[in-house]
Amino acid sequence: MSNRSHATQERILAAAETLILGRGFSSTGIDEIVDAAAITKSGFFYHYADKNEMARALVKRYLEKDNQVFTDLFARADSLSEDPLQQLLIFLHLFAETMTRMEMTHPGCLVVTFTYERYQADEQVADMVRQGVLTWRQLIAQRLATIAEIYPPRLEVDLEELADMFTTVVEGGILLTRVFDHNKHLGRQVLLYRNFLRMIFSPDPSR
Amino acid sequence: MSNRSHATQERILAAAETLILGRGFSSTGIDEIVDAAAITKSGFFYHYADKNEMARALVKRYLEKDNQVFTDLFARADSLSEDPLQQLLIFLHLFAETMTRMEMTHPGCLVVTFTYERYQADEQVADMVRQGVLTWRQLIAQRLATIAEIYPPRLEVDLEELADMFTTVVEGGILLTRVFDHNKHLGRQVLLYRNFLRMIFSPDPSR
DNA sequence: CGGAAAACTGTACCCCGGGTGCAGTTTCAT
DNA sequence: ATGAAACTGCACCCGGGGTACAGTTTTCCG
Repeated sequence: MSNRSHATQERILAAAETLILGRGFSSTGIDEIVDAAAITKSGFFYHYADKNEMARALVKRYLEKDNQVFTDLFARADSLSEDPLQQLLIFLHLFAETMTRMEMTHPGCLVVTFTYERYQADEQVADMVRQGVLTWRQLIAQRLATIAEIYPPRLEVDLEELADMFTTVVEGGILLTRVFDHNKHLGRQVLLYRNFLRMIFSPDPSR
Repeated sequence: MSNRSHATQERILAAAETLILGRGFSSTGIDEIVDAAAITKSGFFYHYADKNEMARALVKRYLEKDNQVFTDLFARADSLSEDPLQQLLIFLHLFAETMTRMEMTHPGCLVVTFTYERYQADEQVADMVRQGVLTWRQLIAQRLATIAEIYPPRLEVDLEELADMFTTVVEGGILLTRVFDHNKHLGRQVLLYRNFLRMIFSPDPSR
């Protein structure tokens, strides 16, 4: 386990992530990245064959981090209630909180960036992004299916579409946050989505 | 009204739009654009001082076209019913149809592209995009306000957030369409949003 | 401690895309 | 027909991605 090497790669990826989230992938130069990471251009190409290979490592790292966040929040939510519907509602609450906080310190989303900028350029990155989105979607879809068995939906609604809407709301919310200066959008949109779920599944619409 | 010039500019913008929607702004070369538009590089710089000036013209054109589509659909919806709620529901139906069709022939959305790629690079483009999004949002927000006066919402829901969600669903839906190959997402998400509106406002949830 | 491998640095260079400069040519309107 | 507007052609500069490779430092291990 070469530790010096790992630390350097981590510095490169961390620097690249910040810059790319801010300026986009194509607009971010390797020179900027190596400056921010305090290494040399040669050092960069010692670790990665080209910019795209770094992009792949970056997206991989990002999705792993993101997955960890998801898993942790679900675990916390599950520990707070036995009821599947409540668990999902709590999760969405925690998720809205977390995303709002993250948007303040670390605005943007690599998935959205690469989706929109790199889709055709590097098929490997595209595949990883696709897989990442599918994973998020599936986590919600499974929960929705479990819930629907216990609480029959009050509206003929396609659960698959409802799961898709989670992704839609998150990615769209990030876009809105970016277009306007305030960071409240993402969290609020998630909570609005949560209200819809409550309205659809809850047997008692008053609470 | 120099007509030859106008036709050339239109050819440039049309070519640029297709290429940029496909590959992103930074990744699209001026050389590609002038090839696709069948002019020379000199010709390009005769019309536009630089790539950013063309981007501004492009976004302007795009927003005008988009606005026209919105206006037309609202007019058609308004002609089919007297009731504000019905008008909005019909509009969303037409909108979902139109967007699905447009995603097939002309996939992507310049607003999303520029939002994610150019936000900091050219402040003018950023402003135009922001204004464009605000316009869409406001059209829906006005309708929602009118509807809420007649049909008190069945859920304490913030109408502003509900208007934001329209943008969220549209932009997020375009992202989903892009991540996965099929083009049904955008239209379906809009229809799902429409169902939520019907559930919130309609006095009779059965129909 | 010594030495070889791994992890870098430095420098010089190539290519390509954005962009400039400007002289020459076509097209159009009066 | 003529002058302005709408282009073309060509030669060139600069900055960023990327290569090549020799030299230097750090680490690890016997």
